[in-house]
Amino acid sequence: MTDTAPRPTLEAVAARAGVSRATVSRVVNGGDGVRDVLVERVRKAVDELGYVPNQAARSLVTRRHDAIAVVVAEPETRVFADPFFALQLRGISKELTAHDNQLVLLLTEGRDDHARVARYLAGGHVDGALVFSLHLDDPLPELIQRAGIPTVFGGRPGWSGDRREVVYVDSDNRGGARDAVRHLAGLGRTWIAHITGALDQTSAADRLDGYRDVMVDADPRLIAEADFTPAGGERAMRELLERCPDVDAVFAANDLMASGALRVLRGSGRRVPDDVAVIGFDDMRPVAEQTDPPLTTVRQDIEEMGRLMARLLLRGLDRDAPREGVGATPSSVVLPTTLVRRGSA
Amino acid sequence: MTDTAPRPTLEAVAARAGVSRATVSRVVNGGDGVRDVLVERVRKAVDELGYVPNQAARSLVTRRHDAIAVVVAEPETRVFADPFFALQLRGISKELTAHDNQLVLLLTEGRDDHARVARYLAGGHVDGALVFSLHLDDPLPELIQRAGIPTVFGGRPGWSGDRREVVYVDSDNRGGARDAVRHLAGLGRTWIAHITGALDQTSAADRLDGYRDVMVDADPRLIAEADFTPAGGERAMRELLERCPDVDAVFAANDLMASGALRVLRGSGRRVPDDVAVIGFDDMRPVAEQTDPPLTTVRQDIEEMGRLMARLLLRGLDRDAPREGVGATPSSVVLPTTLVRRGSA
DNA sequence: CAGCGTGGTGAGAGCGCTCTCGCGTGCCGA
DNA sequence: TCGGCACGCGAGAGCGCTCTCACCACGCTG
Repeated sequence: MTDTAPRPTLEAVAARAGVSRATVSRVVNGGDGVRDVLVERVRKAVDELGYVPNQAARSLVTRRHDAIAVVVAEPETRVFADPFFALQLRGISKELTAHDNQLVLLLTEGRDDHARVARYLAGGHVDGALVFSLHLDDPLPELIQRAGIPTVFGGRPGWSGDRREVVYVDSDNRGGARDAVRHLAGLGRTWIAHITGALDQTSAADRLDGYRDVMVDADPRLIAEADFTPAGGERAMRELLERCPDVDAVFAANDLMASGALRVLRGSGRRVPDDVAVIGFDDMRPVAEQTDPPLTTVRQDIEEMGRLMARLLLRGLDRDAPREGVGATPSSVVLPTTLVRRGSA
Repeated sequence: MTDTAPRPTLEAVAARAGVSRATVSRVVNGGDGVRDVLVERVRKAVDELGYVPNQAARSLVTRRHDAIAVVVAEPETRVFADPFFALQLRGISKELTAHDNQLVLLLTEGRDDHARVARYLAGGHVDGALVFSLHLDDPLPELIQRAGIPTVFGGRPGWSGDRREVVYVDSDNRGGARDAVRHLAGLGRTWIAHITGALDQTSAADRLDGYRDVMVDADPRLIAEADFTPAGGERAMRELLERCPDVDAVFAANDLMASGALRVLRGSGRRVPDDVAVIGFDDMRPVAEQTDPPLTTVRQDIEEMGRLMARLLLRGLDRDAPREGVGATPSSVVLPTTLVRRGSA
């Protein structure tokens, strides 16, 4: 633990380079409209002095912070038990870094923490926010929307706020679910069950919808509600076996639950995929590849989702983000999913 | 995506409350030495105007940012494949939030990114840094040390820098490994093998040392070097079986590798724990509880490590962090581990 | 009653930067 | 040759805050 030394200011650089503060500022910020000689001289002085601009002073006048908040609103520890969040963060970080933005991480710690986060966001410390709010009844999205700060959501916010346009990035949960169920049907399976995720999350609801799209008049007993956890998957699988012993396929709303289901199936003496085919969702490698048999699942490009969120936000801030042709006002994006065939179906 | 409205300034609040800027400032920052009447009046004005201090302006004069950088230097995606990192982050976040500090996340993106991070840290944007640098040859710790910014490391940095005191928080990797191996020995096992982690990381090296502490004159063939991945664990286990078919216990340096080893053992027709007992390290629940049989492992309190890192750093900054009696200069902490008995040993 | 603290308040000087504005220089066409 | 017009550069005014310092009332002591 060492202490910070006094840092050189613009003034100091200017003095050393024999120019004015303004010129140094110009050079530091791109150097347009300054003769090459001077640019060179200033650069040298900057190097020699080890000058680094004071971001606080800069923000004070520009009202920009080049910082984006990433808000993770998750009451439970669950997000942390899977790499989902970390991968998104990674994508976000890459994109932000590429555009010289910092990432300020805000994790909510329980119920009353929303206010703190909202206050922070409203406080103008950051230029925008990337928000992960997975629950339908979460008050956070609305609070943030009210804070009047540019925001992009991770996953469709299941939230019936006012008509202001909400920008989000999501996977095609419904389509992916359809693909999974169709694949099972294509395998000749007829009793295709579904283990849902926590239905207060849009992803779970959408996957259920996808299942229903294909299984239009499915026996309701084929649907077991769970919560995205392995234990929940086990419980649901047991229920299903009890209710419908003839079940010959299971589509679980995520890999974790699928792994739980697999265990129960094995315990019940069923062979996978011979007796019962199983498909998960997410393609969490550490889980999906390690199950026995390896899990067939629906992959979503999680890192890309993160990257896209950041890109949309920065574009909305109309900064140096890539333009890619069209409109200035970014709109939501739904990324495709792909079915990854492994051993379980 | 909405735009930010013009925010009220100290001046505005002062005008409304009929006092001077200085007084408002005093109230906002604790309100000592101001008559209760005025405090009340100012508070009211603040509320009515929805005043939030401009952090940039404040930092400009105080030279404090109330922000801490968390640097994760991990070339591979590995950190992201496990909840380790996320849990530490959570602990860190809790502690920082409790002391009104923001968390700025810096992820390195490959080799040349160190310079960027070092520059940022040296730039005085944050008050301190929490650094995760897992590799022995990582230049980052030294760069950061040179940046002259208060730093606490996550895990013992395996780095032979100069004699300046380095503060870190680590698990008792060596002790935990000893416990694991002793437990296996206590089970009557004699051919106890070790699957190492990536030995360029201190945690792996320390766990190996712990193994050696107990198995003082172990047959070198009982040690297989791997890399913390499930695939590496599989490979190492195959090697071990080939070299020493009589192996009756395995201590893997983490749960992921243990799960790989488990699979290979099962594939080779061995029963766990009857024929071969297996112990992992980390106690990553999603992995350890889902293996077949559930994994006996060495638990470390990851979230607590994170919390402790933050606490040490804040204390070093000598701010409102808890004092807990003693010295102002914080020193490294090594947290104890505990053996968690499940089915595999 | 003069003198002197003492606690509450306001005035004002910056913190380090950006950005507008205006001035000086060199170069063009008339 | 001279007026104009770029263009390059510097002076200076803030951005919103903190913090020192001087000021003013008190109430106290000598």
